[in-house]
Formats: sequence, structure tokens, C-alpha cells
Amino acid sequence: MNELPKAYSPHEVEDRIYKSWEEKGYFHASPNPDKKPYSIVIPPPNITGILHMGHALNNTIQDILIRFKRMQGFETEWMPGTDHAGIATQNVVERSLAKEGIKRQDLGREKFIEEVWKWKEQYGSTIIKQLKKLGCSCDWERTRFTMDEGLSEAVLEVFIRLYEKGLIYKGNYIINWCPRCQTALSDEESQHKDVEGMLYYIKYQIKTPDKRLKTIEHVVVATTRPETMLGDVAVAVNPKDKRYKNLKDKTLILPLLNRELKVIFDPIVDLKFGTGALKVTPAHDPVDFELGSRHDLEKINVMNPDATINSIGGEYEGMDRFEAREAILEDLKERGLFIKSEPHRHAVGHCYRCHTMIEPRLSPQWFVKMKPLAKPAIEVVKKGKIKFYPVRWTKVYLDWMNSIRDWCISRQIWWGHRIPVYYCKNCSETGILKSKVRIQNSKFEKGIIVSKIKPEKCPICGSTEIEQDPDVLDTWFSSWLWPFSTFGWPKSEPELKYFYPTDSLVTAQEIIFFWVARMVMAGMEFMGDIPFKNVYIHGTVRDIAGTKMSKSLGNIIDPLDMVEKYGTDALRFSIISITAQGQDVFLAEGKFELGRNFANKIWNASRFILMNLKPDEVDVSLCTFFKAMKLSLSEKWILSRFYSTLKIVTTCLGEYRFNEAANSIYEFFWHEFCDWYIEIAKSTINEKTSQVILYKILEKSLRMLHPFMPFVTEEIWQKLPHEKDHVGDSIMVQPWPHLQKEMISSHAESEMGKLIEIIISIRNMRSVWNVEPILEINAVIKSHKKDKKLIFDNADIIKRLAKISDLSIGMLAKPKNAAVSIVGAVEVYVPLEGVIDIEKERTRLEKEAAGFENEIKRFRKRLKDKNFTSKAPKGVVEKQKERKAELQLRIKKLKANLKDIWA
RNA sequence: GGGCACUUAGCUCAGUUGGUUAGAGCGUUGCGCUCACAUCGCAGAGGUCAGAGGUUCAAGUCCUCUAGUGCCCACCA
Repeated sequence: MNELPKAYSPHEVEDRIYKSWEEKGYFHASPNPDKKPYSIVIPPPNITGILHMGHALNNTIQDILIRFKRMQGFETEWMPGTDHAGIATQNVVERSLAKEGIKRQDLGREKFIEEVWKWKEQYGSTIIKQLKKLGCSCDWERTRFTMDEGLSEAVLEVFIRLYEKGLIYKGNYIINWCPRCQTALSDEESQHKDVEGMLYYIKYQIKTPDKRLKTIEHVVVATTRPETMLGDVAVAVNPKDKRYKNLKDKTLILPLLNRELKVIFDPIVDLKFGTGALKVTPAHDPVDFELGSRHDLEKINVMNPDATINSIGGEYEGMDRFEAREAILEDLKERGLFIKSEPHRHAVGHCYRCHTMIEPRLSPQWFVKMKPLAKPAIEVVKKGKIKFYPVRWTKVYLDWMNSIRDWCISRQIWWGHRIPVYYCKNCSETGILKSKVRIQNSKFEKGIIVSKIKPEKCPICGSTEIEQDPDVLDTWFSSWLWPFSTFGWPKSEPELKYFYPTDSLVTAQEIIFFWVARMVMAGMEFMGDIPFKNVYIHGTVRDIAGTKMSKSLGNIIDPLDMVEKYGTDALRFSIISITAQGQDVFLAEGKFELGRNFANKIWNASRFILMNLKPDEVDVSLCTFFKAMKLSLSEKWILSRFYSTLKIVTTCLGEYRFNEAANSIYEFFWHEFCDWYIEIAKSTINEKTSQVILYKILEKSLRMLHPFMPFVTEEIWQKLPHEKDHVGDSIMVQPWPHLQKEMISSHAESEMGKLIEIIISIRNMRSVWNVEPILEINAVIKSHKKDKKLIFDNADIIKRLAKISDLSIGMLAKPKNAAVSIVGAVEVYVPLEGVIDIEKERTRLEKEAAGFENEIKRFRKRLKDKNFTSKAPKGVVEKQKERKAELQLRIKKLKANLKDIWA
């Protein structure tokens, strides 16, 4: 007989089991005409990241889904992978080079990229390997990386297709510039944070003051960024603003630089803000840029890439933007042009990688036109082809899609997919090429050649002076292709056909815009179909104070530490059972005890069953057994409870309600199977029926639990006897338990409920009257015919679980000096000679009666109400009547007993 | 400025179309190492479901408002 060790030690078990799964090839999936596909793609973690609780939650959910579907007989593909995280990775490698005193510029582009690849080989797959520690059953053979050959090919293909369609263009616009990373960022990569800033009021003199109107000799403008005044070209006011009517045709003088400024009138200017006069800096502010374009103003860029002032700034050249701000304010004060400053709270963009304040900056960048791509992506969600769980994210998605703006995709860094654009120096200089000329697999326009590979010479002028665009693409420009590029697109691989569209996408809300929305657009554009059917958005993992967990705050609970301390199954079960659908999770370390204790309970219950199991007895089909054998109430009850639970769990998993599923299993296994059934079965453990029920419930429960706690269930399952052709197999490839509806019996459940209540009531009386636990006592149960059979049939159970030596049943009188409990229509007496304190017992019963009295009032009132009896559904009225009758009976009995005690 | 979520036991949170007595884990009180499990068992205490109004025979659940908390989005310089 296989026996389990006394204690479960996860570390001994987990690695061994994981390896065995890998060796058997259970994780790998490929197109299989006999099975339906079910596929998930992992939200690729970034190669510089460390595994945190968010990943643990995210991947636990995915693994539960994939294991569940695998057991349900689907061909399940869970594709793992990582993204190259252009800016983050470049920063990391630059920092490590800096320790050796090397700058990336010292190495040059090629050498530097080599260094990054080296770094990637060494550290880049750490995070994904750690997923194995979480038990994730990913198809490792298909692990993908956004810079892989295949995925890179997809990126180039997509760039070219969009360019040919006119959806990619290069333009000089205001973009989000990170002065530290020295690159452009997309709008999504600029995170708005509230900043306590200042609003400065500055005088701009009028060049030729109108002598008749002495009052107006200058205009006061308000700004939060005085340093940008170096690039001012105008002052704008609202045409409706009466204060500034006289400024028409006037010219102003820019302080410090003495440049002449136009006055322009535009409705975009808010009359109520500041002084109603807006200084216009087209090269450093999006609104000003718009004004500049509308009014044909010069765009003067006053900053270098690192946000220091350039030569246009005259004496301020070389100063950092904040230094320049101070210096300029000082100089303005000296000249009496500074009026005042006031505190001003406003939202300012920050780099999502290094948190440096974004500088809006005019620069030539590549963009994707988003409106045409958004249109089908809006349609499919509106039509419900893609569903969000919870549904509220649908609105968030649609709102963003509807107000989408063009996507800046070029980055001024080295690590990433280099933009497949080449410039012919000759043609661009001469401006020969104005019309679109197509050459093989590429595009040619105004000296621009778009091509997957570098052309040897210019196809128009033959010049060999061809240079590739130095920029690389936004990392998300490769991630948005993930659901199909990972399956081999643009080639039409069988995998792509079979597994696309994927089924579920499980991710956090933070990347809905970055990733989810863009994947839908890419899927529709390049595959002509949705990339996934369901999007499950789970909550953010926070610490107990509600702060998002982050390394810099030091409030991280490392999942690997928790695995070390409590075991993988404990981590998984704990986190899943405390995470309500889509709700944020507040974690404290103690919460993992829940899962650890549960794993321990499963282990010990299994150990007990195995210790007593006779394998020959249990080699039967539960179905035929159920029909052939006469089962006792407790046996019918536990089967019914198991299948009721299975029903709930199956439904919940299909609706992404993981915590409800987990909690149902927990409740069933611990508080029904262990606390009651196993205790009851102990006295009949050698009998066939007990053997079969114990074994079947355990074996099926393990299968039901497996997606949640893969290791402990596998370890135990391996020790259970199985039919011959199952030996050696793994629980992870067993079928999900089949729902036997005929075994669900509400009658058995309610009858057993009565029995449990009776036992609890006796235990309660024992506890209240301090009866020694070991001491066996007598009890009398007064009962009508209806319940008499139930109690009589199960007298042994009552006697054993309530420690009763002699149990009398029937229409019996209350013994002298007995404690009383009313359970439904049944009275339970425990004679306690010399122990009972009459007064105390009286108080106890009176209190109980008062509670019933209160409750009964509500029913009386409700049942009197004709509206209720006529309008409420039948079942409800009847149930309430029953309840009322029951309560009345109880009170009657309590009163009778009170009298007795009193007398 | 716009949007979303949250407020239920001492703490952390569940509560699916409104319908019997509002649940769990932790903590707490009393008793117990009964040969599966002290990472345990048994019994208990503890809640005017944030506040106010409304719809309904019936509201923790639906609607409106108020207060507090958190998050996301946003070109008032």
C-alpha cells in the first residue's frame, strides 16, 4: 500500500513533479483535428522585470484556466514569452556599463547592441523561468521573444503594410520627450501626475504703446514654464475678450531676448485662466503648436535633447531647464517685468520608465494613423465579439478608442526593431522624387525607401549613399502583434490557423491601452479577425495599506519567498481565493497561511484515507455503485454536496469567478467532507460503501482541485490506486469530473442538515454546562414521526459525534434537570443531574425565545399583507409560512420548557 | 474637468438575475494534544450592511442625493 509521509513538504515534491510533467511533454500542444483548441497567450513580461505578486496572480489565473480546459479535453496552448522593453533594457545595460566607466556612445551602436544581447542571454529569461516555480503549464517549446527572427519579420511586414496603406507617416509634431532617456514617448508612456507648481505672471511690453490709451502699455501673461518664453513667437487672446480689444495690430516685445511678438486672436484661449493672455511657444507646447499652425507662426526650439537651453537662448545657453527658469525669473524681477507668482496644482507628464518630467518638444517622428484602425476594433467590442470581464472595462476601452490619437512609434534609442526606412542622400537633397515609386517589397517616396533589407543603391538615382533611419520602434509596436506573430505570421503556419483567435486574455488594467486595445486593432487589420474572445481584467496587487507594490517603495512581498515559505500551492490557492473578480487585492504575508493550512488539510485527510484504504474494494464505477447499493443518508449527502460543488466550480471557472470557485471547494472539502463525512465514516471505515465513497470523493476532489493546487493534488493522486490503464499517468491529463446530476439531492442535504443541527445542539449544551469532553452522557430526543426515522436511523452517528452513551428517541417527556435545545420540530434534552443552574438555563432559554419572537413578528406582519401573499411567487410565500410555523413551534416548546424549569 | 470603483463583524474581505435566520479567513473567549491533521478539533461572542430619501408585497442587493476613500483619463497655459 502506498502511504504518504506524515507531513507534506512542498519543496521536495514540486520540482520533481514539475520535471516529470515536462518530460512527459504534457505542456506542449499542436494542431489536433480531434480536439477543440483552447489557447492563451501570456502577457509578455519585460525582460528587465522581476517576478512580483502581480505576475503571480496573473499567471496563477492563466494556469488555472489552462489546466481546467486541458482536463475538459481541449487542446490547450499557453504560449509564454517576453518583450524586449526597449527603453527599460537599454537603461539597465547602460547602468551596468556605467559601473565600468563605459558610455554607450563609446561602444558605438553595434557593439552596444551586442552587449544588450549578452545581457539578455544572461538575465532576460529569469522572469519567465520563475513561472515554472509557480507551476505554470506553459508550452515552453514555443517560448517567444519580441526580438526573435520571426517576430521581427512580422514587425517589418506590418510597418511596410501600414506605410503602403498611408497609415504610417513621418511628421514634425510636439511629442512627449524624456530628457533623461532622450527619446520620444507615446501618449500612453507619459503618465500624468499632479505637481505642486507655480503660475508666474510676466509683463510683455507693447512695442508702440497707444498714447491715447495710457493704461495699456504692456500685457501680462501667465505661465508655469517661464523658461519656454525663449521660444515665444506670439501672445494669444480670445477674440471675445474685451480687455484686449486694443491689442489688434499691435506688436509686443519679448522680454530678455527682445524678439518681436505678434498678437493673435483665437477662441482656444480661456478667458478665465490667468490673465486671459497666453504666451505662444509653438515648439514646446501642444496647444501653442496648434496655434502656431493655425496662425502660421515660426516654431522656435530652444532646447537640446537633454533639456538644456540651446544657442537660441543666448546667455541662458547650456543651463538646465529648471536652472534657466530660476535665472530667467531673477532677470525678469531685476527689470521689473515680474509681477507675481502663485501656487498652482496641475498634472504634468512623467516618463513611465524613469519618472523624469516630460518636456513637450517639437521633433520629427514616425506616427501611425489610428482612427482607421480603431474603427473595426470598436465594432467588434460593441457587437460583443470580444467580451470584457468585468464588463465595466468595455466602456473604458470604447472611450479610449473613440478619442484615439495618432501613435508616435519612433524612439531615439538603439535597442529595438530599427525602423525599416532608408534615405537616399542624393534624392532627398535634390528633391527629385516627389511621386510614389514602388520597388520590390518596398516603398519609395521623396528620397525615402521603405524596405525590409537595406537596398544596395538608390533605385532612382543609383546612388549608394543610403542611410537607415537611426530610430527604433516602440516596444509595443511588436507586442501588439503578439497573438499572431507568435504563431508564425506572416507565414500561414498550421498553428496560426488552429489556435487563432485565442480564447482568453488575462491581464491587468494598467495595460488596457498600451496593449489590449492595440492588439485588437492589429488583429483586425492584419488577421481580419479578433485576437481573443474574452478579456479578463484582474485587479492590482497592493500592500495592506493600499499602495501599489513596487520595488522602490520596499513594500514588496516576493512570491518566490512565499513559495519558499509556504509552498507553491499555498501561494496559488491563497491569492486566488482572496481575489474577487476584477477587484484589487490587498496583501499581507499572513494571508498565505490560508492556503498552506488548506494544503495541509488535504494532505492529512488523504493520508488518513490511504491508511485505511483497501484498493480492491474501490475498483468500481461510482455510477453503477450508486444504483446498486443502498446508501446511508450521510453517503447520499456527501455525494450530493460534492456534485453541487462541482457544478458551482465548473460554472464559476467558465465565468472567471475564481475566488468563488476556490471558496466553494474549500468549504466543501474542509467543512463538509473532513469535518463531517470522514468523522462519520470512521466507524464504518472497513465497510465497502465507506471505502468507495471515501475513495471516490477524494479522487474526484483532487481532480477538481488540481487546477488550483497542482502539486499537492498530483503527489497524492499518484499514491492512489487507479485502473490499470491510468497507472503512471498524471492527474493533469485526467478528465475533469463528470457532473452526475442524479446524485444531487436537496432532500438528502436538508435531512443531513437537521442531523448536523441536532449534533451541534448537544455539543453546545455540553459546552455551556462544562461537561468534560471525554465524559459520555445520556440524551433524550423528543420527536414526531416525521423526524423520528431520521434520528433513529442515524442514532449511532449522533451518539458518537456528540459523545452520548444512551439515546432515547420518541414522544418522550423531558427528564428532570435536563438542559434543553429546540431544533426545528425536535426537542433535545440532556439530563445533567446536579450540574444545571436553573436560573442560568432559564435566562439562556428566554434569550433564545426573545430572538425567535422578534423574527416571528416580521413573518406575521408579512403574511398578513395581502400584497405579499398575492404578489410574491408561490415558493416564497410557502417557505415563509413554513418558517413561521417552525418558529411558532419552537417558541411554544421553549415556553413549555421554561415553565418546567420555573416549576 | 470627465469617468470608474469602494464604504458589510475588532482587522482583511465575500455576498451572480431583489426573496427564509447577512457569510468566510484572521483575531478574540472557553474547552480539548480523542491513534489523519495543534498548519488541528469542539463550542461561543461579535454586524442599525457609510448616511438620507425613493421604487417594491419584499432592498446589503435597484434608483437619486450626501459624505469619505482609492484608481484611471484629460492640451486650462
